[in-house]
Amino acid sequence: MSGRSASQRRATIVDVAELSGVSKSTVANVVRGDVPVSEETAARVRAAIAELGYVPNALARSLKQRRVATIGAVIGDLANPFYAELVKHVEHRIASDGYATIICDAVDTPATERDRVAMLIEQRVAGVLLTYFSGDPQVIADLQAAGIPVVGLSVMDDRIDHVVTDDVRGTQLAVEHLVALGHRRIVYVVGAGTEQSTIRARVQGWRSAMRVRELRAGRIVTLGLERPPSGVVAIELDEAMAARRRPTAMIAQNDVTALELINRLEAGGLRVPADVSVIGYDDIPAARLDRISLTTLRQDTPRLVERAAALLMGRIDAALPGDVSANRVPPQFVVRSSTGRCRTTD
Amino acid sequence: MSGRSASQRRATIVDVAELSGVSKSTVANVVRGDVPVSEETAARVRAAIAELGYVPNALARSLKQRRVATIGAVIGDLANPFYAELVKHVEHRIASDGYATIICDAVDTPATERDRVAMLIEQRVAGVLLTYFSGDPQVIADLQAAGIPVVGLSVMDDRIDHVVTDDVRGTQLAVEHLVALGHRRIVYVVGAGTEQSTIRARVQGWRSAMRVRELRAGRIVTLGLERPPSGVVAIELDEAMAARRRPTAMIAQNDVTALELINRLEAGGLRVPADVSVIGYDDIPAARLDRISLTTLRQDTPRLVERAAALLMGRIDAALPGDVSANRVPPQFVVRSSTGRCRTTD
DNA sequence: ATGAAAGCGCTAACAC
DNA sequence: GTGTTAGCGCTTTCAT
Repeated sequence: MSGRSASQRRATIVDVAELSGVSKSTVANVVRGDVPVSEETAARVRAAIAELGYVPNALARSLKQRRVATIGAVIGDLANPFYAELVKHVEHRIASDGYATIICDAVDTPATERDRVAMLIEQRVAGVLLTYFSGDPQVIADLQAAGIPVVGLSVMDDRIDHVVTDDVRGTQLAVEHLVALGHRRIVYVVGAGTEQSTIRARVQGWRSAMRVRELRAGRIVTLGLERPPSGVVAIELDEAMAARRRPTAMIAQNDVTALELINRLEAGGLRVPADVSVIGYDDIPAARLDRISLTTLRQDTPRLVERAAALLMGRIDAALPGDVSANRVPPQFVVRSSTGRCRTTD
Repeated sequence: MSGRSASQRRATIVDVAELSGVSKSTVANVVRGDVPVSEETAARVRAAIAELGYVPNALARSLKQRRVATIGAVIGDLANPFYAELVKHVEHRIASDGYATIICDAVDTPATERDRVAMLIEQRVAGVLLTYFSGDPQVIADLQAAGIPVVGLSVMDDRIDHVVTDDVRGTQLAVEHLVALGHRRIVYVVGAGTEQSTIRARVQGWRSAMRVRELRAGRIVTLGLERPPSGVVAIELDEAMAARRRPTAMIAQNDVTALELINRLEAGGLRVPADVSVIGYDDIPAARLDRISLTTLRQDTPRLVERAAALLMGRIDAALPGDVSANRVPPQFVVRSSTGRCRTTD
């Protein structure tokens, strides 16, 4: 039972065959159990397997079968609880289908993203779940050229199957809530860890809802960001708050940003929600603490993952029709106490 | 550049060889670049590679070389930010060495733990990082029998290399701090997500420090736990707080538990730290928010991971001496405002 | 019910 | 500098 020394190598199917005096195929049949094998032969084989501690080599099997029991998960940032939980669910779901999950985290630059995806292609993963996507067309092209199914999970892209929360709707709900509380100067705050397609949808929801209410959306506010997201005019938080008529309500890109925002605001002497209301997105565990009590939009993580996984499995088994499938899961608006009536009347 | 249809299959090294009119070995040589190849041949081969979109098959390579570029990470619970961050660092570190990370999360029951580890063995991972371990000797035996190096990362076990935070010391520091603030009734609180060896060390630190100060340690307090950890006499939080002379300070197993604890305490009308002081462990991001401001013991995640990874890599390359290596990284005590002077004088 | 044989796609001697 | 060859450990017809 001790570790095998450097000299001895793992038992292979041949070793088992020799020890039990049968052929490789018979051993294989016993191991998988679909082809019938006489009980006494099977018993001998099983004994040999136990004695040698034989474990089939998944690599060899995959090579032969041309089916790999591994999927890749490209992650935005594991340090963000929303993603961590997403990945957790992914791993569980995928494991229940017999697949292993390879993670690629924080593909911050397009170059690393390509590298990591190249690794997944080399590994010949059966499929890829994209939780983060730079938008680089090459990435999708490479994956598709390799014949690897891809589904966006909380990533929206027309070229691939995807399942996302209805972020446009979600952010519209946030605006409606704030408007109902009397707010008119409602800004949108973008922080670090920006997934392009997600931000885009949320910003769009904010803008459209503001337009409907005939309110000015104005510039996006950034928090701790070196450069604003591409193609967007932005203003830094401090600058925004220094304005004569400063915002009375803020919708943050996600909960992590919202918490950071509240911290900054309060450190600057403002009270939340008395002076400014804040809304997050995701409903991470910390948002639920009484000391935080963040009004936010809850994403239905289990459902997002279930759908994305089902979609991916369908593609892997080639059971699904060819068209790209776009899926939108509704968010749930959770009102807590980081939002309140607008006290400014000007 | 579109996805390859079901009929056509991925290009192999043979396809590249044929198209460029050379042998497989030559293709292999230009791909890896260590054996010299004439420039014109190389150019032809590269052209063929580009045309066919050839990507070497890592499975075939691993099978042949008997070296797999994959490691397994067994995780306690990705939903715990401490573990999520740990895994994030692991993935980065491991990737920089050219390895892919396969995750196995929340191996709650011994049965699943064995299953998941069996999967890792089938995959013939080059090594395993144990971030969670039930203590089941079979798990380690299986891994060792398979010749797979294992290192405990934030998991302490004498049978394997491990690198852990000095939890005994950490918890002692926590007790010292509380004693200095005048506390005498200091309890230890265990919540969900219990990793046995970690809890054990921390409880031990608490007990020993209490003994040194000639204070009674008493029963462990549990929070939202169905059953107390094995071999421990415990009492539920509500019961502990209902006591005549209730605890004035609590040391929680980790930050997640500490946050939950503060929530429960305050929901019950107690103030933190005015009525009861609370100390956590880990220093997760939420602990640093001003609204939380949790006194805690910071674990040096980058260092833990760096050491564990270096150790694992050393074992994989068989470069390290045979003895089990035990590594302890000091925690850093971070005083914030969840702890304060004891107001009770009885 | 069992065995023989032909690969999966690659690497690594070893020849030329 | 380049080609030939023999596997890595497994699955999978196809015989028997």
